[in-house]
Amino acid sequence: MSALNDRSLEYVAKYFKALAEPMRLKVLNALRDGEKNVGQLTEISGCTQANVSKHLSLLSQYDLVKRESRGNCVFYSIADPSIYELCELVCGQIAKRMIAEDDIKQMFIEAEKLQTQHLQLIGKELKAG
Amino acid sequence: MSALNDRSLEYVAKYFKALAEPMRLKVLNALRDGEKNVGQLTEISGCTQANVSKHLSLLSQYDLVKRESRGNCVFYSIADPSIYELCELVCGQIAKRMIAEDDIKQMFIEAEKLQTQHLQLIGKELKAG
DNA sequence: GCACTATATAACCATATAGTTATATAGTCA
DNA sequence: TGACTATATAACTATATGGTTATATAGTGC
Repeated sequence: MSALNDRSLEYVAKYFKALAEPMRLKVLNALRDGEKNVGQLTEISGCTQANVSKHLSLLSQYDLVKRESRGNCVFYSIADPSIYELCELVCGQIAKRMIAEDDIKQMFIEAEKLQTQHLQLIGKELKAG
Repeated sequence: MSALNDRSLEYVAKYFKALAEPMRLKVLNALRDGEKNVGQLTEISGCTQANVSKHLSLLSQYDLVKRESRGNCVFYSIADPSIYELCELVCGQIAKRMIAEDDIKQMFIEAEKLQTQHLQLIGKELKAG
């Protein structure tokens, strides 16, 4: 990456940007188990057909998906499975972070427990006089 | 990735988004050979110090960089070298595409040459009769 | 040709954000 | 303390884009 000029950086950034959208990731994820047409993807994604088409158009522009029209349907499929490597690398990060978050959450829960015990103790002491 | 719910997809998307910015990639690239302070990164990036700080803040938020203040300088470094794997995967894609683009460009150049030859031929023919 | 279905696109709105300038904050040194 | 340097943040602008609805385009079957 050291030799990347500004134009290349822009290109790399745009590539990441194509993947930086929940809905597009959802679509790509839906294509994991083979090609799907726009109608199917619309149903899976839960948004409008127009929106799915727009996202597919963008993904197509970056050669992330292949487009093939058969009959009056258009089928999309993953153009380059290496994007899943990307996603898995990122997911690895996410997983690590979620574990960390869980640890922190656990700490809070423990802290709350202790505090509750402490408050109960104070309550008893107050009752006792 | 198949088990990713919407919240996770959002998280992954945001992670990609953090990398989807030429200036941030430039900064990360500058940190390849070790930590740098904000002033140095400002100089390298060629934009304002405020802008660099904002980008660093975002990168920091996603744990992409480590922050360490020493004296009245703040040094940033790469928190997780696995981001370079990401970049290399993407760069691999880019490289492929650039080669493809060059091929296409070459085709156009060849086509133009042929056309020029063709036009010259026509010119000769016209002159001849 | 006509109706019907599937996909793409245009026009628009609302929001997010990269960039700027100006200012605040924090550390150093006298 | 006050001057100076380094970094962060606030306020703002301009632009990009995700989402919508409405419409255009293209294929199928009659």
